[in-house]
Amino acid sequence: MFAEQKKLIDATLTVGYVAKRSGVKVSTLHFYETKQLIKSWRNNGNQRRYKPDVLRRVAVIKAAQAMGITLDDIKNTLASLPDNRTPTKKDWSALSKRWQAQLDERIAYMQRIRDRVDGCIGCGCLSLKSCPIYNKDDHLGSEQSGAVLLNTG
Amino acid sequence: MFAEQKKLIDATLTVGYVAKRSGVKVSTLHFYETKQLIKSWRNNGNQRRYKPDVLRRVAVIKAAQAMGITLDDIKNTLASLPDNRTPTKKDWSALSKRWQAQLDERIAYMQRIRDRVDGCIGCGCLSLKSCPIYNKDDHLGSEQSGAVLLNTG
DNA sequence: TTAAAACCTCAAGTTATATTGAGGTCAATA
DNA sequence: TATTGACCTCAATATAACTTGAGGTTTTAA
Repeated sequence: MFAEQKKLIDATLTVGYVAKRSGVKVSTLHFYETKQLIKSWRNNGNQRRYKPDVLRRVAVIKAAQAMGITLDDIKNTLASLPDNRTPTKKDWSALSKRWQAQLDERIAYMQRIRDRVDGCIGCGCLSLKSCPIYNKDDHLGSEQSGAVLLNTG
Repeated sequence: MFAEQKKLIDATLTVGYVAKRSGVKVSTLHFYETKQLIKSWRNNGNQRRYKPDVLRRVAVIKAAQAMGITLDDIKNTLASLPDNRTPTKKDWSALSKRWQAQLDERIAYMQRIRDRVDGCIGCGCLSLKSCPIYNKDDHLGSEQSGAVLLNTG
């Protein structure tokens, strides 16, 4: 009955429990750990143990991914959380503010594309590299690709 | 001087010329061909030749990618173009309308996330699978993941 | 005519984000 | 205590969307 976390003292969580509660697979938690997105320590038998706030961390990771933020970026942003103490509501709120700004940028970017796409595909400019749709100048104010990948279903 | 397309009759384009004009690599054109996103025929020496409208096709592919549409989806949508004749402006415009609707959905989805993200990360619900941010019910009206990947820079 | 530039195929490599499986250990319970 | 479920590591596989490289051919141009 690992889902019940019976007989574990001090609210330290097993990997199976965290997986079930956060809705990700055990292998994903292992993976996140190798990527330094989450931390654990080991018990005597070399099994992972987690502090309860790992649940929120995983939830925040998933939320950020839904916003289109890469794991690398998430890692960097999570690094701004306090290391010495359990993050407070205020700490988490600061994170969300940060991502909200990114999200606003992305939305604005998508809207700019939307506003141009009909005229642009309809006209001749798309056959040229000068087309504003994929002109790098308009890419979220950075030299990066600004690439977006979504499943359509 | 392949960029000049000298001595090729009937406006049939070489792969190097298409690459240069469309801003993608030759290898990408090969790749798109294996994915059936573009077509070519061969000359006597087994080299690819293209009709000029391939330039617009490639441009549209790139524009659609910038909108977050996968190559698989792009392929499906491009399949709606006429096979027997060169697509007209109207044909291309119909495509863009289709993608515009998808883009509107995505924007709305991002906005819903944005409106929730602060309250949601700040509160306790994010540690639970019931969090509306990554609740599947809200994912663009499909069972698909709706995953988004963007570079942040 | 011959050298360079462009082209060809096919296999392997790349990055991000995981998942799967093999082979073995640890812990909870009947 | 013995079984079973949970856990461990490490390597391989998966997908999308390409890129790179090796080894060989065709085309262009001096």
